[in-house]
Amino acid sequence: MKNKAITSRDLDFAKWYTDVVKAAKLVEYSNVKGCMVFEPNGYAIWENIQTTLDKMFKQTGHKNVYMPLLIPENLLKKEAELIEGFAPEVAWVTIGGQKNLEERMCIRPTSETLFSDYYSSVVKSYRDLPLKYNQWCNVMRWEKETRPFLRSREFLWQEGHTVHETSKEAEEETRLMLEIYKDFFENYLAIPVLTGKKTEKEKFAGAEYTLTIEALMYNGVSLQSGTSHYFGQKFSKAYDIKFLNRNNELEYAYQTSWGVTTRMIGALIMVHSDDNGLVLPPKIAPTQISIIPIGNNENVINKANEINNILINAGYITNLDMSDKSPGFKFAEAEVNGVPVRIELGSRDIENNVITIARRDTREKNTISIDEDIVKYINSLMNEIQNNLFETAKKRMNEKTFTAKNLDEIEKIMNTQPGFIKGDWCGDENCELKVKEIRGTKSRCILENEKPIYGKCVVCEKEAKHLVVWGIQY
RNA sequence: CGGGAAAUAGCACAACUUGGUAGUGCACUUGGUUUGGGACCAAGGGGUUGCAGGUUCAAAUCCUGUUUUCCCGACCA
Repeated sequence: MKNKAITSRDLDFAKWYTDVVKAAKLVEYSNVKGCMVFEPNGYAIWENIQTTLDKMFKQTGHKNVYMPLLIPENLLKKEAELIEGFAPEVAWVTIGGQKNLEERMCIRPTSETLFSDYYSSVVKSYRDLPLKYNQWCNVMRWEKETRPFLRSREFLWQEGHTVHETSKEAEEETRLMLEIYKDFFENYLAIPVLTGKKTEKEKFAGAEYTLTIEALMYNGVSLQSGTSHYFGQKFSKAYDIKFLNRNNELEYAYQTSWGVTTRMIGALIMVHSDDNGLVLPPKIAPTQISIIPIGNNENVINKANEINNILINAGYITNLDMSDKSPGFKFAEAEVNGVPVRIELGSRDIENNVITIARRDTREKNTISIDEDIVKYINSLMNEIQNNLFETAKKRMNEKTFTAKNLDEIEKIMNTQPGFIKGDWCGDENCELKVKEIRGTKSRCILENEKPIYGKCVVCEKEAKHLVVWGIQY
């Protein structure tokens, strides 16, 4: 029953992950470490993510722009914390044949500098504000260890960069984008997330603060899945973004930035997929329905075509598989590709006046009468699958969310079944480092709406300031 | 970046120890028979053995370097 090309998820999670990536033909490795070829199946998922998010951005007043790929060194270095944070992983470019290069350039690791430089020349007055721009692009960070989607050297993302008249408005924007990410993860990707604030140690270099969404993978490892940063005036001071305010005074502008990446595809795999391959939520699956005629009986082919047309007209992306493969092969292929619903149609069905419908998430098969309203049935089945994936992931996240009073308890949990651990924290970075000694457990985020449970830091036992979620990260 | 493993046809492997110019299964192509969980028969096509040097009459095989992948750490998204 199990897919032969895929290592069991419970046996070796890391191997299972790369097996699924390969078996579902999402990417192919290239000759450059950490740079991958997105194959049609993989790129289609990204396109669907883009389409949905892009609409959400535009509905909240954002516009798309495009910035250059290259950043001159002096521009990058204007914001000290940013360059310090990114220095080890910046990819510098040498232009062939060019001698006495006055200045090096790098491939963008992120575009705060480019946006800020641009904003400094176009922002004059409060009447110009706010500017709410986003760009879809690639960035490059020279990582040492790479894994498809989770950590690659070149990756695709969107980065939103906004400029505001007041700190209040900029902070509202930071919150709004975090909520949009949460909405997208939960209602489209069917992945439940925790939201909170990063500690000083974990925040984005150059930000006043960073808000984050954190998801929990099947194996209990957490994944930082999206971040929204409030910059205050840090970048506007470094890049001289000044405007005349309503009192006719020059003031530095307030900025935000926010982004999500192709890493989300990795999250989709590690949250929903199984030993038979990819499992995709209907709202994001490139192919939503696979129709598989069994045998080449004329009535079967005609009926399959008829059903296909009905579903296409109802707005579904279908794949009518007329290839000469055996039915078993087609079933397995639809499964490994994560197609949410599969319709099987053979002469036996025609004789009995039924249609066989299989769902990918539970792998259950059902028959419905040929007279039944198939669109109505599929609509409700798709909803059910979408909900089931979310509820299953949510249940797992809840089961793997623990509380700990001290380091011993954290260690015990992380050594038996890793997950999210809620634990009090005094706010001292040294205590954070102490927790990290346990299998690399880091602070995921500070829960802003919850108070410390016991009142004492899990490390030093001094008075706790925050309730923090701790976890092992990808 | 440190420690370990690997790289031979699209994939999984064999041949390497003991140097003599590469083979099997699946996949692919063509024809036919099939079709309810990865079909069968027949005939075909495809590899300067990751790349670059070295040793040798001769290198997939021995030596050196390098690149990529995987695992464990450290670092980081």
